Amino acid sequence: MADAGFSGLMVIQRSNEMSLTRKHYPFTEFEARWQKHWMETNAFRAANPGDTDFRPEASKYFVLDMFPYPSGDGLHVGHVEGYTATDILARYRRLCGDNVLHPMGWDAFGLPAEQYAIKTGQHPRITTQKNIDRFRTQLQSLGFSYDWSREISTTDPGYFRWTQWIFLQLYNSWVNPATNRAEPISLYFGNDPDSVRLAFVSDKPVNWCPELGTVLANEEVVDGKSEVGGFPVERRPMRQWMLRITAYTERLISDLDGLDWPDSIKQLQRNWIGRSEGAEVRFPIEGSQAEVTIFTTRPDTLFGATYIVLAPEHPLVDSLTSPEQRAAVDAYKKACSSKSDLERTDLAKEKTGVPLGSSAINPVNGEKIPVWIADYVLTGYGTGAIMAVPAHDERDHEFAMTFNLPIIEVVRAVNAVDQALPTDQQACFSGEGIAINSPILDGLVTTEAKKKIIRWLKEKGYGRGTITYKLRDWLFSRQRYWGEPFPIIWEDGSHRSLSHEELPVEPPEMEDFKPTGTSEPPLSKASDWVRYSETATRELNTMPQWAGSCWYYLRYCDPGNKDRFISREAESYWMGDGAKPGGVDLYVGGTEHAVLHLLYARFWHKVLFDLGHLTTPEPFQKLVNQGMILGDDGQKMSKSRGNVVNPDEVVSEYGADALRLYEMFMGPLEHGKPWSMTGVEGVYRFLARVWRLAMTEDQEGNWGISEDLAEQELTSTQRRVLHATIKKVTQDIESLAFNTAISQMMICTNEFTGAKPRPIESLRILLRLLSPFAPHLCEEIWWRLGTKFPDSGFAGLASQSSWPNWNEEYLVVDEITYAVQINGKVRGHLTVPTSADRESVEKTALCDPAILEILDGKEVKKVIVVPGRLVNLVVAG
RNA sequence: GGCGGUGUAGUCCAACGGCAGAGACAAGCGACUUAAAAUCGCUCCAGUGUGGGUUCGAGUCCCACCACCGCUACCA
Repeated sequence: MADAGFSGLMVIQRSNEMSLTRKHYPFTEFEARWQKHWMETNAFRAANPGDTDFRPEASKYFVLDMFPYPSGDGLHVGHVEGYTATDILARYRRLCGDNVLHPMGWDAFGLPAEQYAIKTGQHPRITTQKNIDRFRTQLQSLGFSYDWSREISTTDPGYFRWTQWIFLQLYNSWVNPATNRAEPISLYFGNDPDSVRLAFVSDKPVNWCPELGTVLANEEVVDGKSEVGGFPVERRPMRQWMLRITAYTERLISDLDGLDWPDSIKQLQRNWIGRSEGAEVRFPIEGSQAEVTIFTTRPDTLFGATYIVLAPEHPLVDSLTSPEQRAAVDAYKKACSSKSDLERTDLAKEKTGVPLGSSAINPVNGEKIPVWIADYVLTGYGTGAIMAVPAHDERDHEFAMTFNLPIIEVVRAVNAVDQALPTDQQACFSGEGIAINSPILDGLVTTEAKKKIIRWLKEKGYGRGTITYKLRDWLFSRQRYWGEPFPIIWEDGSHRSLSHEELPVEPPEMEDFKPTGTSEPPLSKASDWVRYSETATRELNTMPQWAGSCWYYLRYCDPGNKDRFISREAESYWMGDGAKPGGVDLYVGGTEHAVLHLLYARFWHKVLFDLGHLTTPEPFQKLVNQGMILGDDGQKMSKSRGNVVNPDEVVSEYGADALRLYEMFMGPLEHGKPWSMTGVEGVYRFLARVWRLAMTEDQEGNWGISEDLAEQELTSTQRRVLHATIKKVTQDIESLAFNTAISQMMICTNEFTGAKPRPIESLRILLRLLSPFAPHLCEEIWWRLGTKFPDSGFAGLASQSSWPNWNEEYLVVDEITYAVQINGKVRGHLTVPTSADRESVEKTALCDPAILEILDGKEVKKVIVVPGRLVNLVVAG
């Protein structure tokens, strides 16, 4: 108790001290006021085609943030980073005269809300609304220039009605292999439309998470545990909705080329899709009609195959198991199925496996080779079966060594380094080379050998060239309450879609939305809702959280439309006319969505594009990933480490402008950067210096316009610095190099800090340059100057003024100092008129007495003049 | 293991292949002040992770290695 009382006292003393510390500038007096003003005057409203204030001559600029999941923790400094970057761009482009679409919304369906609801008994709608309100308040307290009239939430029936509508577009279409485009299912003339729909039902084994009471997509399972919560996941067969994203693999890869995305993200997507070319080869089974089809990327090594391996779950396992091996095989299968994915993929462990007791015939040479099962072969990839070539595959080699299986070398390395490797059975060479010990391939290089053997296999009917992908179809249903219901009903064991007039399908009001403890979704408990008609029932699954975020950027363009998901006019205006493949001009968000969200959204976009609803084949033209903001210990921010910075606290202590500016000043947007409170104070002091360029404080602590300000001609130095600042800030904003733009504005401020009298022109320019970064401060000074100096160019709002232009002529200086190098080392300096050309600079350098002295008569063999920079004299010895 | 990124003053970070320093933090000194805070001014500090190579010239380009971060992981 004594301790508690003592620390309480300390807190009081500390807060007294803090309240005594005068604010460096009175941000508390105006930040909220301007936020209110912008809001009330709709200052950042974007006009759509057809609106009375629409300016057809203005270019459009669509700058988008990855909308947040409104969690109970509130806004994170990481959100602030990306959102500030886009806000700077939005404000900048607005000042440049563009029609800027800069919207915000909520990705509000999803597991955490539902789990919180289950724990507290509160309906997820209530907590979600509360969280949204908190997020909105926080975002508004940072002065982001969103057009709030376009705010959307994925949980709003007016929104998810169209999410369901898009699902029906998928359900009612297929990809015609002839055109490689999605087409209405009515154009499909086969006899089983359900087998080709882009949304279809599957009974394959899925990732079931008992703790969460739902299935998860492969992508949502990390190390055998759920990505959300980290609970164990097991595989069990269940009837599920799938989306046929695999129909788009080739386009999802090739269309990356036209996008302005970081190469690393493109590469991540390519890797995720995992295209690999190879061949399927059929191995007949000895003494049986059965055959095993394997997939390999190295058909050229077929002569080196010494055994076959099936995944333990392969459907042929039972029929190929001999009676003698039955017990061992069953035991092995059981052991595998009880292992978590994490255990199965643990590379450190020894390879395991069991022979089935039957043999396959290698089609190229008639050799009998044993068939095994082993869990290093995965059931979901390729054909779930491989031919093992231990001489040329690390995994097969390890397995062969463990079980003492034969190893046959069929590729010889051609390069000296690889050839130097020992060629005995201890080594494994998995590179390309020259085929050996392979009658019909001997002497061919790997690429040729592959082509030839594929041709051979095809001719003989033993196989064919094929391409496989790691990407699987997208498991699209969840056993949840808090998600979009499917617009699907079931009757007599078959499914059909609801009509568009029946949308939205709203989730039923339920008291109890807890998981049922079985694989039955919670919606099964809403018996009235479930019964659609006498004979039909509703689909009980809901959509995953990704659904709403797959198309939200489209809805922003036309958020209130009741007739279409987006009007054709709004779509073609905001999403571009097809000159570039992507519609959104700039999309900023974290790398964590590099594959899932971005791949899913691209997929939906392409389907809608194929069906004629959109004008561009890609959603996001330019993508930037902001880096992670770390704690001041350089570690990832986390509650357990106690290094989490709460943006609200920074705002109340230093103001929104300081927080925004600091996060931009920390370093390059894409980099991870550690937090530093003293760094925040640094930019805070900078903002105070800008404030004092215009304002002075009297004895009583009241701020008034500085007496030093005057309509005063700029000195040539001042003019040069000012215009250099316009240039640098403009260019740096365009390239998202905000840290260096701020640095230049600091230089500019320092230049004018000591100036008496201080030309008002400095503020007319600087305030506009700084306003995208620190909008409140600039708006306030702008307004005060406009009041004090009417007709001096401070009319209206700073955020609705115009972006200044620089004049190159003002940037030139009269004289330039060149460095004079001798053999690359700086030995002197030389000042010449700016107008001096290359020859005269060279001549001046060679005549300079100091230089001549250092040269000491040595012969100058070569002179390099870098204009405006240096002269390098190359001398012998 | 694979892919990607980053290594520059005590710290965070700048630098079209061209004199390593834009800015900030921290430190120190000075001015203002009775004093302090705040403010203003000045100063100090690294040869760029290591080793090679290309070049008149390399922090920057190439190769190898090391460290840290992120992603991914038996994908045949």
